[in-house]
Amino acid sequence: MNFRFPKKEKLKSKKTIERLFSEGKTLKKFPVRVNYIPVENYETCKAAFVVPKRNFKLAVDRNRIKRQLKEAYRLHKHLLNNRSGVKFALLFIYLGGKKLSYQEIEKSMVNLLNRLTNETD
RNA sequence: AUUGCAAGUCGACUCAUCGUUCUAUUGGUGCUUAUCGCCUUUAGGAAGGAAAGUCCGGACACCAUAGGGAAGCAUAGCGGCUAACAGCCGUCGUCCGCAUUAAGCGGUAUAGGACAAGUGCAACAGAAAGAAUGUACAGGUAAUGCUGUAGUGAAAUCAGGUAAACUCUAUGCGGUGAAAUGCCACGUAAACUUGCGCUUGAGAGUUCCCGCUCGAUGCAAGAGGGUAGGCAGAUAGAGUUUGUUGGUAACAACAAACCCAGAUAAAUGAUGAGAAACUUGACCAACAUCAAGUUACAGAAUCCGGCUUAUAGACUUGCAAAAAAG
Repeated sequence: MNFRFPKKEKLKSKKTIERLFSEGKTLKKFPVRVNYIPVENYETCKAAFVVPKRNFKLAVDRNRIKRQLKEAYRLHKHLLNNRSGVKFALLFIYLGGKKLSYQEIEKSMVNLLNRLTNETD
């Protein structure tokens, strides 16, 4: 099982991210929402993580939540390997207004990844 | 040894598992070449005292080798430090506190030039703090606050106070800001519409005027598209530590040793266990033990020097205070 999360699995294209906001489908499981679109020419799924500045004023808090989201994704991304082999661009957005424990974030992440796999099969 | 105040120093440890980024490195691999890319082995580095606020000052880059004037901004005893400053050090004055016959001692206080030009402002008291008005007594006049005294007040047609009031004086300041700037790659388009202009000069040089320079495959606006990737800038520096010398000090000089983040939708972590400190509760004469909780402020973004603000806890030094013991 590959738990690594190198640079090429990070979503960086501004254009793709704008498309995710405008035309991406969404799944929600508090406190996390995911926007996703299938992308044909990707070798792997790519993911980005967002914590709104509106909810968390301090950079330290935003960094910590992003790290926790990243960690949850890294340890559970294998759930996404579906039969069709379609790859996705993913944008995880933290909706909560408070800091939550890692266990709660992990639970939401597993839930989301499972639902995403089922819906796209 | 307790509490309070002030100054300074530090400001998050250990292990396990799974990861991120940079540098070096082992082995492999990729149409061609490769100093390049990818996979991989090992080793090492990886946030702060404020990284914050973006308030000052610089370095650096570009714009006329940055010129004259206006406007604007900043500074304000004196001397020094510094690359520079609105910073720091020293000192004088003022203010506050303590003490004394007096000299003096201390301070986390102090934007501290000019009210000898003009304008403005001023509590209470007072008739009146000035284009106004006139109380009492005395003197004087043709007549009148015309004169003196009293009275109010810090100050009364004699002026004074106030410039973190306008202002004046002296000194300094060109503008922009790492999204600067240079190069490479990709891409379309020297495309379309409208307006202006082509030496009788549109427009640009980032407040305005003058001047100077550039300027025609030009400039401005619109609609619709493309790109938004890489390298340099950019991490060895006004660098850090230690020592010696000079100086009251800020600081400087010299010597030795050291290399200490370099990301870019943004790395430096996540999870678990433990240790430590503190608080509360249980038990207890007390220690110990057990349980629960807390462990701050906060995340580099071109780089330095300051300032300001936030900060749990630990340690050091100084001052003050009460009680107990000796």
